[in-house]
Amino acid sequence: MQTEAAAKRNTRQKSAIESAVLSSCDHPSALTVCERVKEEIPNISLGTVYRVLGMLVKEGKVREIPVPGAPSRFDKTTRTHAHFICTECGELSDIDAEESAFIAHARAMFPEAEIDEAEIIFKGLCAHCKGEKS
Amino acid sequence: MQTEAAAKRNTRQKSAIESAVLSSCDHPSALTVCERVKEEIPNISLGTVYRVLGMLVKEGKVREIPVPGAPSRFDKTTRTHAHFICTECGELSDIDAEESAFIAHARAMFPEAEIDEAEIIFKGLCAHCKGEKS
DNA sequence: GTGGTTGCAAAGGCTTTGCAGGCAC
DNA sequence: GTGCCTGCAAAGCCTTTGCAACCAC
Repeated sequence: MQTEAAAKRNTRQKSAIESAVLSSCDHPSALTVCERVKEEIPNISLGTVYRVLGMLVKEGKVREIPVPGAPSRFDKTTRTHAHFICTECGELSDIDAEESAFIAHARAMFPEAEIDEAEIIFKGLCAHCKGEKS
Repeated sequence: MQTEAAAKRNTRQKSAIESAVLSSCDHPSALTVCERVKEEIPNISLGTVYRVLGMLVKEGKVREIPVPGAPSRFDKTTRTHAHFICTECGELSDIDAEESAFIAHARAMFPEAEIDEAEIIFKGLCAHCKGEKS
C-alpha cells in the first residue's frame, strides 16, 4: 500500500516526457518538451505534457522555473539554485548561488513568517548577445 | 524639447492611476488599481490601466513585481528589494534584503554576461496564515 | 473489468492590441 | 486642428480542464 496516492500507472507518454526533461541540458518549456517527445510519439498532446510535468514537479523529480512574461521552463536539477535569463534571446542558465543563504537572510528579516522557498532570477544579456550589441 | 519621447499628455486617467499606485501601502494588481480608480472615474477601462501602468514602469516611477501564476503587482518603491508572498492568502510584503549584494555575487559567478537586474521572491506562510494552520 | 491516462478542443486568466471617437495641447 | 489617449471589445498567450475513448493493471 502506497502512502495515499492512487496507484499511478506507467505509460509510454509519461516515461517519454520524463526522459525528455531528464536528458536535456537546457531548460525546455512545456512546448519544447512536447516537440521533442513528438519525435517518439507523434500525436502526443500539449495538455498531456502539462499534466505529466505537473506530476513530476509534485513528485519532486523536476523543478519548474517560472519566467515572468514567458512560459515556464522545466529543470532536471532539483537542488535549489538561482537562474539567469537573457532578455535578448531568452536563454536560461543556472547560477550556482547559495539560495539557502538568501533564505536564511530573509528568515532573519521576517521571523514571524514561515519562509519555505525562493525564486531568484537574474536578468541581463548573455555573453553571446552582449557581444552582438557592442 | 524632450529627449525624444513624443509629447506625452496629462489626462485625468493618468494622474488618477499614478496617484492610486503611489498612495497605496500594499502592492495592488492592475485589476485592484482599476477598481480603486473607478471610485473617481467610474468608466475607466482595464486596458487603459495596463497601458498607463506600462508607461509608469517604463518611466521608472513604478516597479512591476511579476508573480508566478498570479497577476503582476505594482509597487511604488523603485528601490530594488526582494519580496515575500504568502502562498495561502497571496499577501505580498517587502523584504529589505540587499538585492545588490545578490547581483554582485551573480556577476562574480557569471563574468561573461551582463547582469542588470534581479527578481527575488520568497514564498511561504505569512504570520496570519501560519497561525491559522497550527 | 476498473479507473487512471490520453488526445482533442474548449475554456480560463492575465495582458495586449485594433479601432473609432474624444480630448489635451 | 493634430495626434496622443481612451473605452470597448476582440484577440493573444500560456495553461488548465471536461469528456469520451483508451489502455495499464
